[in-house]
Amino acid sequence: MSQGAHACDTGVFQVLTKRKPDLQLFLNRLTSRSVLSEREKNAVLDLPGDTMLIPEGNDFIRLRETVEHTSLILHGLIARFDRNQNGHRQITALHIRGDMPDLHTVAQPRATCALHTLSFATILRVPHSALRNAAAAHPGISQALWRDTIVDSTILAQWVLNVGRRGSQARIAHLLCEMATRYGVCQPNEVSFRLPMTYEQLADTTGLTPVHVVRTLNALKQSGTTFENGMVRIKDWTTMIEIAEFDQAYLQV
Amino acid sequence: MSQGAHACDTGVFQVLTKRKPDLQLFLNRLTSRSVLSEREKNAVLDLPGDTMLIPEGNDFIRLRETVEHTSLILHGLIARFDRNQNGHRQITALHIRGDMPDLHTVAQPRATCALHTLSFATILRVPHSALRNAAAAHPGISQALWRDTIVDSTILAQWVLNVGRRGSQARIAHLLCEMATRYGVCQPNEVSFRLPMTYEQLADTTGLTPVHVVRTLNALKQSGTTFENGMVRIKDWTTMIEIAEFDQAYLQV
DNA sequence: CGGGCCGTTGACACAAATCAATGTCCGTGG
DNA sequence: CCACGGACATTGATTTGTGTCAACGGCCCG
Repeated sequence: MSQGAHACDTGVFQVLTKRKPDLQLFLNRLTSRSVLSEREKNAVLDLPGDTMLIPEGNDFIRLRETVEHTSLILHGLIARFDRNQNGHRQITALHIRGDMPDLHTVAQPRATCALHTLSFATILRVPHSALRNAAAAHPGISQALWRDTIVDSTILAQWVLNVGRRGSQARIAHLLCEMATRYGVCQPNEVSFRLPMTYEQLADTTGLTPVHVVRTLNALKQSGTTFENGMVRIKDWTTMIEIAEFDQAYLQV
Repeated sequence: MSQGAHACDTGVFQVLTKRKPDLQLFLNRLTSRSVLSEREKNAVLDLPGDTMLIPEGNDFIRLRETVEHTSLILHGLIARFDRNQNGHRQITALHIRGDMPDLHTVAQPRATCALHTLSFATILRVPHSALRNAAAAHPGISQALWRDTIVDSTILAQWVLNVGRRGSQARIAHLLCEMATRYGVCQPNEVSFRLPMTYEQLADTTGLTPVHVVRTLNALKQSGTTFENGMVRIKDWTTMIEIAEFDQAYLQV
């Protein structure tokens, strides 16, 4: 992992690694929702890209910045966010391994929201030009990328409903259920997974304040769900789904 | 307009009209953000479709329904919405003339949210198959549709910020500024336009209650903005932008 | 050892929801 | 033509959920 390491600006490191296994992750994501031909699959695996290591707490894409790469998350948790004029932050999306948090910049290179690493992250930066060419040459890839954008946007619509019309318990519970489902760890009984976020970040995601997140999580303990040190433990998935008003259909899994 | 009219289920009427001028509207929308070749432009204008007349207050696409058409709005205002378990409604998008509120169903035919006419509406129903074929044959069209989806999703992200992190005045003001900009009626001085919504619908859009919308609009009157009988009148666009924390960049106009 | 950052708790303030009553408009049916 | 009912607008009184402020404790890291 240390051969050819090369320092960038703010603690971000670029390393040279084999890309194929990394791109396989992306290919799996695409084929889980779309059908690709063999030629198209190979085109995906042949995409160019640089691997970057980014420390926790780094705003590696800033608002209004023009970018020429898309980031494929190989490891870590990343938040897309925006701010209001008081400087209060709202996280508008969470992205995990296999996601492309800034896929939309391919069609709209000026970033309309910023990206922030909630944990240490490894990212494969794929040039826009390569993605655009692959999409132009292969209708299947084009449609797969489009479909990915659509799932993203469906999640956003759910978040609007969540923040706009649910109380604090349902709001946080819904977020936890969504992340459990996206991580693929949910099962009838006990569910647990790492979600490396602070209370403040949870608050910025749900449109609450950190203090109130604490109170709400205390209330959720009554139903057997705990969040401690970035570890979520859901004792009873069924009742949690009920509290959260959660229906996984929108995630297309 | 009455030749060949043909009744459907709930007061929805289908009429046979010339499609080309209608599709020109769609083409204009696409070319305002993307570049298409002459062949691609013609392919758009040659899309098939039925014109439908839909009365006000009609849920013409319901949750979980599987659809095989996409709706191009020729006239009217349409809301995309979802409900929480108390039955409280949250409007997640507003769509105007030239929009395709259910473009995403091309890649994901089972509706993840419902559509409701806020006014009488005219719609051109374009079969998914035709759009898919056009996209597969013409990379430019494919990218234009993708870009349209992305703008939609950018608006959603702004709505999350709006509902999550802004007070009621800024929230409503932001919505009014967004709609003024999308209607293309904003100018330095007085701005006015029709927005055929009730207080309840405004409330469902902003995550507030109808009573509080009334109070908030009363407060906004102090700044010279009124909303009466579906008519928005903004005396001073500059101060309204300030109250709304509005920056039109995200709309890509 | 000391200074942040984060978590935690309590007291209090306030914005928005809820409840309630009344008014207005409009379409419908007697 | 008028009486009626329903949907929407409007206002006031009251409650409540959430925000704000403040203090303290633990923990990590320099």
